[in-house]
Amino acid sequence: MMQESGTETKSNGSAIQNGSSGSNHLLECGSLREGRSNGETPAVDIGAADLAHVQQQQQQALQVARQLLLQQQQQQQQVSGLKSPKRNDKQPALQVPVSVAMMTPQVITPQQMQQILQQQVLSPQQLQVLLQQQQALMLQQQQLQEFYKKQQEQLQLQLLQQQHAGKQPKEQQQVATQQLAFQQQLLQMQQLQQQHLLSLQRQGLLTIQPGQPALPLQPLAQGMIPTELQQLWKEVTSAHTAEETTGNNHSSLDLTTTCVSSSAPSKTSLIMNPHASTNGQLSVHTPKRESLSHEEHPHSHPLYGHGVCKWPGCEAVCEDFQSFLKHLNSEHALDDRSTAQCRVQMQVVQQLELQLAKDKERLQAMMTHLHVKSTEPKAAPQPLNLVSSVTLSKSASEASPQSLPHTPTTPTAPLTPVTQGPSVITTTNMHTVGPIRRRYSDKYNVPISSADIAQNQEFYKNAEVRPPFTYASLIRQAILESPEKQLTLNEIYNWFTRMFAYFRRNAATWKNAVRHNLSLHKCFVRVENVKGAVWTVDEVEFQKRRPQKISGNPSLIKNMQSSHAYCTPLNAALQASMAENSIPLYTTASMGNPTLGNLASAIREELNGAMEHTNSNESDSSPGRSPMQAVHPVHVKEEPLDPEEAEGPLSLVTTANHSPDFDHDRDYEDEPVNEDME
DNA sequence: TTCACTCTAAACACCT
DNA sequence: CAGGTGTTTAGAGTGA
Repeated sequence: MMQESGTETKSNGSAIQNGSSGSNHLLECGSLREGRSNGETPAVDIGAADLAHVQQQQQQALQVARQLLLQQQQQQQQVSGLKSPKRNDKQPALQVPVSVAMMTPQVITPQQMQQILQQQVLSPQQLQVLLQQQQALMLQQQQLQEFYKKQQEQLQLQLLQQQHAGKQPKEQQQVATQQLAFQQQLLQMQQLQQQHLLSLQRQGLLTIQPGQPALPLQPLAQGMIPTELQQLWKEVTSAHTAEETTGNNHSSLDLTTTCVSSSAPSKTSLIMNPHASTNGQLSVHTPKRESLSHEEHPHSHPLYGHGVCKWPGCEAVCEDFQSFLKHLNSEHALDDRSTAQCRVQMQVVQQLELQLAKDKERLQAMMTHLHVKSTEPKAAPQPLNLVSSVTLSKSASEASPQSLPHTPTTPTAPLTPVTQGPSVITTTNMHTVGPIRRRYSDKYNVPISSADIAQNQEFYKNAEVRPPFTYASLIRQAILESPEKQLTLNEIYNWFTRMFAYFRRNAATWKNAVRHNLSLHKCFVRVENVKGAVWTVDEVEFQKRRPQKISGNPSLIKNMQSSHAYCTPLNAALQASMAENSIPLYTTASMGNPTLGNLASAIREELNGAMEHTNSNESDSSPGRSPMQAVHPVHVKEEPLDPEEAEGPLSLVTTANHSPDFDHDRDYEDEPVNEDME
């Protein structure tokens, strides 16, 4: 792992420089270093894994770049009548192996993302995957740019040499001319990219016009041959002749070029503009073939495509645009349901944005870290700027209990140069605070569910986010998860550190809390064993602890059973987030259901009806909750959630989740490390 | 305001 | 003696 990250440093150099914008994100670097300073810190493994992933992606990005260049040249030759594929073979500079298959899984188009969104089955994991893929796309873009630059430099160099040499062998001259053409293409591509960027910006970055293949990247990546692409391109462009003036430029170019140019901006719009989706119905929202349907009705509508109403969960077939409008006005008029769905969609978007922001920061931190590492190899593991947590004394952290947004370091650590909505609380804010002492009730009000953790198992595993569960619940979970339903204290410790990144630091604190809970709660029974003592759970006693819980929200149960229609399309995580009080239901449901999939589906199913309540309940159930919390479910992750409610699902999660990611025996010692790898 | 609950911190005892 | 384990107490925050 470390070796990989080490080697990667070199290969990453260009991308890093491109991406980091020369800014030194001390905090992030410091955090990273802090994490590395401790050799046993699991975050190192995580980081290395991520780095390896990035490395892989970059390699693939290079391949993509080569592939694009190659295809572009082929296209150019076809267009210009130079039908001589042989030339490609003879061009040493462009003779690159193409591995389309390899890049296929790495590339995800906005359309794919949109489709997933529309299906409303996005789990947090999926979101993470998507975001990672988006990161890969960013890297690819950077690599492309870098590659272009290099190619240009190389070409210029060679041209100069050839000019000076005067006499060149025929073949070299031929190559030179080709390279010239190639250079022109490169320039053209860059211009195109800029134009496309501009056009997208003019459009508010929101609506990726159907005619603009933000999409072609996918078919391209899937190995579609240039002619097919051309055909598709014609198909698309013909449908949108008047789409935009710049379209002329596009059409004059080969498809691959357009692919490159369009894909990049589309990514940019998605990533660089977190508000894009907010404004507009999920900008990335243009299903692959939607463009064709748009042809029939000049009034493109984000909620209409493929002759189907794209209102979340609707999918009603509308033959034409007029009928769609009728349908829209009749079925999705301003009522409670629509409002609720709209609200949900807002949260979906915001969660996506937050996730995106997080991953962007992570990427930035990684790149910054690698950059620093490569340029300052001797950099001590000493924290560069650990204002935040590392150096944060306990008293300090205690002094600011609870404050959710915890933004002490934010102003000084604008990790990503990318614009972010002011309302977006970055992970930096979340995790640089050190041990956040949260006060919360596990009875209500926490808009995050065990379902969420179930689907965020990886999240909690890798992100230094405090799990929204009480110690008692976690301990119980750990014990129940064990084969014999009993664990030694040390095994419980290990479970904590293995399952939650949060518990990989401040060990003294939480271990003490664990011991305290074990002793305090009757539900934990100490059993003398041959090799010492083990702890078991008295389930009856545990359930006894807070009997008022479920009964406290009978309406929830009713609602959950009654209304299914509302949130069918909801993102699972959001559903979970919005399920809030209904979580206890899952406790029983999840008990015997060890698989994550079952859990997720069961939860989703049950939660489908929760939204109505949630929405109607949101105002009254969140008197103590800040608007931010209500609006940004993600934030909730930072806040501990209802402990007991979480129990059921959590058990499922962990059970399904037996991942050996972390060394079981690894000893996560006390270390005020602020691993901001999250 | 009170109560119940949780978290954190700390002191202490016991054991290995 | 050091460190781990287990118990207990105290203080503080939160929501009902």
